[in-house]
Amino acid sequence: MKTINLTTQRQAVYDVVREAEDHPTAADVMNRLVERGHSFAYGTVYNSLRYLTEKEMIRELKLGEAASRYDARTDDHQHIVCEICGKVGEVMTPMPEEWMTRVAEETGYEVHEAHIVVEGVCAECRTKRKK
Amino acid sequence: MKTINLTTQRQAVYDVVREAEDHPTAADVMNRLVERGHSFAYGTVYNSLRYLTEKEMIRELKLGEAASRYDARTDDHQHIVCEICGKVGEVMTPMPEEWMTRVAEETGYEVHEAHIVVEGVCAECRTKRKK
DNA sequence: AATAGATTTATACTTATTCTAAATTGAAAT
DNA sequence: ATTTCAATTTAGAATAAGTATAAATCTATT
Repeated sequence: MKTINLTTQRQAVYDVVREAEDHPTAADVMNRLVERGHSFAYGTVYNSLRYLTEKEMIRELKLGEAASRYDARTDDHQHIVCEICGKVGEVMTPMPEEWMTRVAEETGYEVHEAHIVVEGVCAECRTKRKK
Repeated sequence: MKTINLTTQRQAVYDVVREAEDHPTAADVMNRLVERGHSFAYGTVYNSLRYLTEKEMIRELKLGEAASRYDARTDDHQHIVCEICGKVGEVMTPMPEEWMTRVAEETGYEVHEAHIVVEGVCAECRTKRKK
């Protein structure tokens, strides 16, 4: 049930996401594949990203922009976006378990996970702003 | 600077959102306007929703679906989505200040706010599932 | 080598939203 | 009351992200 079939295309898409320093969108991934000499169909990139997400080799991030971003870190963490330059950072500080429990009590839902997007201003933009 | 110009259209859009029991999308708002006998241009509904959001009379919610939803509650709160039926509930339990502070320390960002979407299963769907 | 299932490709389509240019409205000045 | 000007609305075109489709290709197994 967890057999993974990594075709050339899927492997190449995975490599791009894994080696990215940022959180690329599907379009970013497409561009980087071209830079590396590949030329896959647009749909194949989307299919591969979906496949890799389903196999939990990467994560799909919805940070409130139009396009999803992808992240090769699959351990539990959240994200922070700079309101000025858009830079996305990782947030490793875990959500207190107690908050989740309280939310379950409050809402009557069985709580599975929380997706958090923090907004703020990154160090660089803060420095620039001071001038 | 905070003069608010509520045209007929904007007022009608505001009324729909304010009187909604759920969190309507732009398309939902459009439909409800028609039910009430209005027939505004599609673009006007989007413009009005944007205007009302800018004036902070409503909030735009990005819950990870394709379409934004709108909420007339502008006080600080979060949302929880049922993975099965999609029902959206309000989460009033506040995120501990301490978590925000820790995130600021960790990331070096100046933290403004956190958008949280909790995923889980609502009471109704849980009951149905048991059978 | 033949077959079948999975995958890729190219392209068409869908959905949500924004843009544009012309028409309309409404308030202020004559 | 009429002119004027900016803001707004309208209808429809345009865009962006992603999905669907059908034919072609690849890959593993007989």
